[in-house]
Amino acid sequence: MNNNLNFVQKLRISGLRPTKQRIKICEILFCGKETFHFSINDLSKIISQKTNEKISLATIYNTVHAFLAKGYIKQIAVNSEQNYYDTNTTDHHHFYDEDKNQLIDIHDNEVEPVKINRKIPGKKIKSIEVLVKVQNN
Amino acid sequence: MNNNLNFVQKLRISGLRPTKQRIKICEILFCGKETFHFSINDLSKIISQKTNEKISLATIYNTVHAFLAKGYIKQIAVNSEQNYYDTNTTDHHHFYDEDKNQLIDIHDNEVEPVKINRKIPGKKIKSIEVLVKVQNN
DNA sequence: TGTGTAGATTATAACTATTCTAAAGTATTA
DNA sequence: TAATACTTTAGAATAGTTATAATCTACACA
Repeated sequence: MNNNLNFVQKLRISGLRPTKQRIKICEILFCGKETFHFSINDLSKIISQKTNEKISLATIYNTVHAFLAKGYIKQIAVNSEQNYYDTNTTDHHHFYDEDKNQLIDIHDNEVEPVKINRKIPGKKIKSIEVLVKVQNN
Repeated sequence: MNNNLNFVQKLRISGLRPTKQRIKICEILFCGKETFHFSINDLSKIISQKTNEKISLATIYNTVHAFLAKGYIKQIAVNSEQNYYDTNTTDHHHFYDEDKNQLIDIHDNEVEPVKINRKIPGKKIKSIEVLVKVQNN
């Protein structure tokens, strides 16, 4: 309830009009206690489960792209057919379970910071992503 | 010249019939001194530049998948629209230049080995991939 | 409180990368 | 050389994503 107001403000502050659809997607992505990973397909399914009114696929894509551009969510490189997104925007890395097609967070205390002893002239580092692929024993 | 014989053997040993198309793709991928990164699209262009006879797209896909399965090449997760492949199959990491859409190898002496202090029950680590995204200053 | 307008949503068409299909071709084995 | 299993190929099919153009809505301003 209170959250809705927060989302309205949050959206407005970042220059996005607080539409019904965007607020609903905010609720789904940011109301839970835990952060999580999702594909467009996942999000689409969750929306149709939790909502009576439908949100069109185009709007889901638009909204996810807008939220990505505004830094509400992060994209994760897994190189499968589907793109994955993460509601946890802090720096962290991932396990990728190739059998379950599932991402698992690696917490800061579970990995040493990655140090790169090289610079590319004229370039700055935007992100360092570690993906640990695991499979059944 | 001599290389062709090697490729015939190499293919045969791994259970792939040494067809004209596969040998040609071997030459393109493995004859140069340096390893390199490519997308299907890149490879397709190189083939049409260096070859008189055309190789169909389906065969290029089939061959790349076969070579991937046999471990001749590696896949790189970059999460762009296109998949990238690497003729360097040793463990190593990458810079990804977001302005040029280009991968650059990170050599072993340029990065500390990544240590993961956590195990996933019933799972073994298949690979650890580090992708350092860089952009213009 | 209306009204104009820029921004948003929508259904659907279009696009692109990839996979499938089934027919024709080729390497291999006996 | 003949039989057969594997390959290649063009083109159709598929799936994820983006573009389009019409309709709708939030919001600034009168």
